[in-house]
Amino acid sequence: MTVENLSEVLEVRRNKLKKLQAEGKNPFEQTSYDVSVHAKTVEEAFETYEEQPVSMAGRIMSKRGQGKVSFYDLQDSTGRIQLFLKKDALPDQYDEIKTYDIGDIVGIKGEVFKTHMGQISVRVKELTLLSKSLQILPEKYHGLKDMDLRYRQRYVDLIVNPEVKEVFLKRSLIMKKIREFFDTHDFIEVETPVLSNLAGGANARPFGTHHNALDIPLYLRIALELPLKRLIVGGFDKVYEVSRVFRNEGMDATHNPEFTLLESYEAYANYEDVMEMVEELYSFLAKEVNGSEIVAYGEEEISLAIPFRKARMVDLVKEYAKVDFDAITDVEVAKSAAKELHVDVKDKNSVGEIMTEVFDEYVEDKLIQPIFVTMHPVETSPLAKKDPKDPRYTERFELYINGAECANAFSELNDPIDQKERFMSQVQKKTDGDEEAHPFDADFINALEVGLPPTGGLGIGIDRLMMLFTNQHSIRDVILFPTMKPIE
RNA sequence: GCUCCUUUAGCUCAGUUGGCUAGAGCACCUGACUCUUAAUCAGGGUGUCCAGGGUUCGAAUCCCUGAAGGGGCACCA
Repeated sequence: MTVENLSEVLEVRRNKLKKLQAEGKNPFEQTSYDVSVHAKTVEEAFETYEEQPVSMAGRIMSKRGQGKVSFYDLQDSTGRIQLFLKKDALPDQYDEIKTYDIGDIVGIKGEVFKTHMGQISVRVKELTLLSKSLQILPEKYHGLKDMDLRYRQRYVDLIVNPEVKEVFLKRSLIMKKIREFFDTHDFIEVETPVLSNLAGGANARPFGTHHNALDIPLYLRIALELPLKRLIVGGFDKVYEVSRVFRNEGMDATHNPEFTLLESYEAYANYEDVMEMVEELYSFLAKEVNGSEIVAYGEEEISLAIPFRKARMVDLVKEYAKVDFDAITDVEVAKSAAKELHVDVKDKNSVGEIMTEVFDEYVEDKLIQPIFVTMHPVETSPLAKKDPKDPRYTERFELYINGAECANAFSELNDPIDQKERFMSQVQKKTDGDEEAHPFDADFINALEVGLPPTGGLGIGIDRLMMLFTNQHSIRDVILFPTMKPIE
């Protein structure tokens, strides 16, 4: 840091620090502090701790002075507790302690008691400044409201907005429960490369980077799918991975450029088996995390009780848009039907893609309660097995809750010849300018030639799942450090 | 990408029709106070009014350009 033009309030704090350091009391020299109990524990079991000695540490969040007696609120990782500071009990320290600021981190020793007003407090006998805060925390009553600042300085957001911390504590619990679910279902958790020569397994533009030693381009993965299926080929029957993927596209309330994806693959299972597992997972999480199968989300009450509704995509389109795509085999007929519905399908040239477009426009946002949408057109499902009864469709489902896609699963395509043809048609799309089409992955074809057992695969956008269970309406509120434009 | 709104003290916000030295609460500084809890009382304003141009005797305010954020639309799973 060079010479800064500091405002007076900041200058005051630096001067306080310099004074302490000049007196040989450098607060940044502290390396540890013995913490015997946390605020929440004392609050919940006051009788146990009453008049017992405690040693605690945390941040000063407010000060109420009254001459030779002061009340400070100490905030630790679990909550707040009031400190009772009396000059008689701290004869040498009291005057200096009064100069400590909101934001400073202190350690205290004393006894738990209740004030005349019935407030649980610690009668402080010894107080140590463990770290001096040189910045001013936001105002105690209104807090930090500026969304930009809250994301950029999440550490401040977490200090002054306790409900934000709750969301991320819950996120951690949900992650644990998800792992518990897959572990108890005999899946093994694996890790596959983030960097690869080909970014496949989904329709999305990848982020590119460069490896210096090999002098080759590398891409950040956009999905976990292809390496995981190679592991099924290799003989692991049940695998899952929960990890970050990266997609180089726009950002909004439900899209962050990096997000957490869960994918699982189970040999000798089809998409209907996966469907049952997904129902079980959501209902398990609801019960474990929220204590009820009814989850409140905004104005809605979502019931995650088993079973969820199931419907073919074609039938939902028929129900909401009054068009029966089952009866349409000609692209031009499909196009004029879409035009009638005011759906733009200029760059689409298959019945399946057009139906999907109509679905997105007319059906998607109406699917509030959980529903498995099944049988997606083969054109939009390049990695899924065709339905043997009607090869226009695939053995696939997407779970919709609250009008948003929450899970995507299918009976994995394991016919290497068919897979090769579908890759070829994706490559054609890419040449035609679709930057999100899948690349040709020759090694993956080789793996299928070696032999992939019948397999049911699943993908769940974990951040959107977190939004549902924590009742948050922006993906940025369930990601600790969402992607931000740099300042300047 | 389009569009509407916002940007003033560390934080939350006022600021009239363009008019004296730019305001309030919290925070902070000085002092008083031995059970307060959005403590109270007395005194103190600590500011690149988002940035850069322009109009004007005079701009936080009006005009232009740009930046950042939020909402809506589009794109996108």
